[in-house]
Amino acid sequence: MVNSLYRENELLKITRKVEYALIALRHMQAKDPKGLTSAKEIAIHYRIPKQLLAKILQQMSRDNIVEAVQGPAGGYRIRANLGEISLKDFFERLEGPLGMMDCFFESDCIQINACNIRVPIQRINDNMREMFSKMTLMEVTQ
Amino acid sequence: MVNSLYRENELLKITRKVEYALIALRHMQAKDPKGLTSAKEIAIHYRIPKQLLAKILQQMSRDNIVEAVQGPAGGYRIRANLGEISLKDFFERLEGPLGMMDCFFESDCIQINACNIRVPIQRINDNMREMFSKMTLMEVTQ
DNA sequence: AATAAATACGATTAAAATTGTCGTATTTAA
DNA sequence: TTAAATACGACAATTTTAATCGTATTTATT
Ligand code: FES
Ligand code: FES
Repeated sequence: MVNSLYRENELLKITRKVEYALIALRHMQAKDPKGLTSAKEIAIHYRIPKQLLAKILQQMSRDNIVEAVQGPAGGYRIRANLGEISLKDFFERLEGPLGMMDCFFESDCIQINACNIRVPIQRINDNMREMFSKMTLMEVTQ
Repeated sequence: MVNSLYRENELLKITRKVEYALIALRHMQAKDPKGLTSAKEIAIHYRIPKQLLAKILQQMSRDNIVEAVQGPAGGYRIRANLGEISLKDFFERLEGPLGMMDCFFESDCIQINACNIRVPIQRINDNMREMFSKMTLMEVTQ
């Protein structure tokens, strides 16, 4: 990590992207799991920038977490079984690999051999991943 | 978080600051737990910007994790019992409160009442904090 | 006493990452 | 045909992180 030009992952990169995604999923689930909800409705209700939220829903649509219906009266509905998606998978789909430092995913660190904390950090990462593997999206959205 | 003007905490904010701190601690511990090590030595060995590393060591000195000795032939040595400092405490001392989203530490979110994911996120945070409470600095540096 | 090598630290700049917006295309119900 | 919704790449603004600068202080050595 010391010499990577940019970093892709911190220990766990939870950003508004994930936050907005969770808010949207929970809203859809609480409201009407089978009916459609527009990005606009959620954006207004939670004061989230609409275009940004739409993009996130679109990404979840590509990931088959939600289903999109176009046209007026269109919107999104939950497609996946949220109890079967671990938070680890969810975070990784939205944000990329979960882990503390670049060097475990990007191997362009020029001092990867000199580094003295690779192994211990690896252990922390394993713990983190294990923890989020045990929790499902359902636990957050229900 | 939606409406905070800036964010202080992500789920876990592990940055180069923490990385450099861990590298330095481990180096000191492996080399000579009682002798002094200069910031320069560590900076050169791991190719870390010297001034930046020095600042981090200075902060750890204020936090009584290391002890600083000034003057030529000065440097730092580990002061605390690393087995008694949890990673949670360590991360929080260096980076501030550990937690997923601002709203639990900063209460200036204007939609804190409308928000539908506060409680579940709180649960995730608790899990995270618990996990890092159980690990000590020693486990990373030895 | 002078020097040099180290820590101490606030201020500033540079770089990177995140967040948000714009413009345009496509779909489809009314 | 129109309007309201999704789709999405490109761009701009903001925020955060990383690094540097400048100066002061301490102290071993000469
Ligand atoms: S700095 Fe690259 S492996 Fe640790
Ligand atoms: S958006 Fe502020 S509490 Fe959730």
